[in-house]
Amino acid sequence: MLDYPLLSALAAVIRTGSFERAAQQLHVTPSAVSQRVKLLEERLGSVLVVRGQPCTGTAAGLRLCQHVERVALLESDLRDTLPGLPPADAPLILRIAVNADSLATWFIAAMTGMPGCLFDLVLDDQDHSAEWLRQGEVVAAVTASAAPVPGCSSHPLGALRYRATASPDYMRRHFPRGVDEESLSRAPCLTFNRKDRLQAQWLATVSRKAPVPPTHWLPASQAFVDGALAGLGWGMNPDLLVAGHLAAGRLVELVPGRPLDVPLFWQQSRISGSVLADLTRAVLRAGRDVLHQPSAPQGGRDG
Amino acid sequence: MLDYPLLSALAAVIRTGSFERAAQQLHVTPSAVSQRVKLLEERLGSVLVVRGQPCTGTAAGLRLCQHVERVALLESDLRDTLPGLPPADAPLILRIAVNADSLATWFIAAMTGMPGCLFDLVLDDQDHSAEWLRQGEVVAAVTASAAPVPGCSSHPLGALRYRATASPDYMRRHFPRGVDEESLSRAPCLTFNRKDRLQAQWLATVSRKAPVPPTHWLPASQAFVDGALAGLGWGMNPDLLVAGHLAAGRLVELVPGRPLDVPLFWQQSRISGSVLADLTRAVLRAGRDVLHQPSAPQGGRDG
DNA sequence: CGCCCGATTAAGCAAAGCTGAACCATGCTG
DNA sequence: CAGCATGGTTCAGCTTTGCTTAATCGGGCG
Repeated sequence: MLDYPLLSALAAVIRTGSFERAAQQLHVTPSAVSQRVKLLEERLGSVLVVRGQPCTGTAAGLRLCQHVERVALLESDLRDTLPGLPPADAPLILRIAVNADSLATWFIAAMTGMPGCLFDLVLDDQDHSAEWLRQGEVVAAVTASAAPVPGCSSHPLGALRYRATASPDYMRRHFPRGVDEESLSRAPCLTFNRKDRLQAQWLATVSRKAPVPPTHWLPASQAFVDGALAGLGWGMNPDLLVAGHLAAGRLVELVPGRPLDVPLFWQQSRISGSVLADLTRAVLRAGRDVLHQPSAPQGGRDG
Repeated sequence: MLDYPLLSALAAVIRTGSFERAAQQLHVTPSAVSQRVKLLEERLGSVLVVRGQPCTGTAAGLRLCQHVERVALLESDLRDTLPGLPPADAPLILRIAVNADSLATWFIAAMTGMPGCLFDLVLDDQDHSAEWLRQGEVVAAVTASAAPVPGCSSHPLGALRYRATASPDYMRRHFPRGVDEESLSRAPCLTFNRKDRLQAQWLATVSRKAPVPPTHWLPASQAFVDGALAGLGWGMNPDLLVAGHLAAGRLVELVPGRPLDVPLFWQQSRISGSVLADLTRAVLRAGRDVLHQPSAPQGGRDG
């Protein structure tokens, strides 16, 4: 059995980024933390923490940190089935990959269903999410692609509804005679990142020639909405983010009543049982409340 | 983080069944073990070990022991990816449910593919195997039924070939005029346990009236063969166990060339990664070498 | 150039936790 | 039924771990 007091110190340092904060998290002096980490490094014969602002883990250090978190997950399971255990010294941290639009719209609601847990969210840029799950770097992920990760269970969440939106002013400037293929190929649009195919997908549903308009790159959900509001271009925005603007007339749909539904999936690693089960339940519940259940074409914006 | 030195002591006691053996496994005196367990019990406010010959765990004690083993599994994974770690103080124990006939024929070979591991085999009497897997009491199981356990991955292993066998003497006594429905319904057969449907299954393939012969109950694989050799009755025996006897004429088939193939499945819980992956690889390899790959009707002898 | 923040080292001390020996319960044997 | 062996527990004493406090180092910034 490994020396867990030592490992906890290491994990706390990497987690908090400093020996001092780690010390106060563990209720000891920074000196003690330093000694623990040093001892661990000496025993293993390799550096585990790169000292700096903030302190960060080496490859070996990160791997050990990951192990500590896995054990913590098992412990939290144990606590659920066995009352009377001493309370966890550090709150449970769930590292989860989320796509940006989910985070911007409904995922916060799901997080409120897990009181007592801390979340370490990772925006799954350029499809690293599957890799992260595979490597065990995250414990679960919500992705717009159904890419199945071995060793994980996948639950459909429902679809996030997107609307092609722009400001009324923008519409007047670029579509004075209505939306047609000609104007669509000239009017600038917004694109989240290189992986974002949403605009192209929507264009394919309204035009058979699939025009390729000039585009801005705006890799943030709210910035995407703001860009549309400012008249920079049109873009596919989550209904949930723009419904108010649409109702108030600050934004309009390029083609009214032509949304695009992107199915989302919850992928959950199977290291541990009941905590993740609770989490999955909370996420599915939150998703059910907000996402559209009928199925739709797949493949979405992952960054 | 829980107190793992204390937990190790508890696990060692339950594992070895005695404070003394636990002590020598942990390289301390029995006194120390006693104190550790006592401290743990005081802290949790409940008895964890029922003292006796052998010492055994209470419900809470077993649950804690299970947790320790899970952590050990995670640690063994860690060791695989991170060289330089101190060697495990206790060898890794894999608790696995196996059906009796697999254990009697091919499973030992699979175990040799995992040097450095210890096995704690559980004969999955009366279909408890699924429940054990579900509860996490075993980490994997080989079963004759394809019953899918949630949270586990199931791999087909191939089929165990059974032959309806009896001694030549027995044949002369009970089937003097050959095997027919009349004689089949009178000749005593062997049955492994109440769950064993193999004899009935085979009878259904050779007779449309499915006779119900009188039966002995013999809940052990080798005893089953011995019973047939002794002329107690006929029974479905694994080809692998009786091939020699058949070749030497000590046993004969009731109906030559009419075997029964029972497909086997390897079910593996997904607590942990690489150790179980190795195990699965070893088991599948051993199975492939010995079991019949073409598919066959399912449902076998589980006890 | 010197100050400040944060990590490290050194010294001393408290206590956790071990050993060894005595003690007790249980079950087996003469 | 006494006597004894086995195995768990208790107690006293000591070792050692690992903490704190305080001094030291080193790098970034005014």
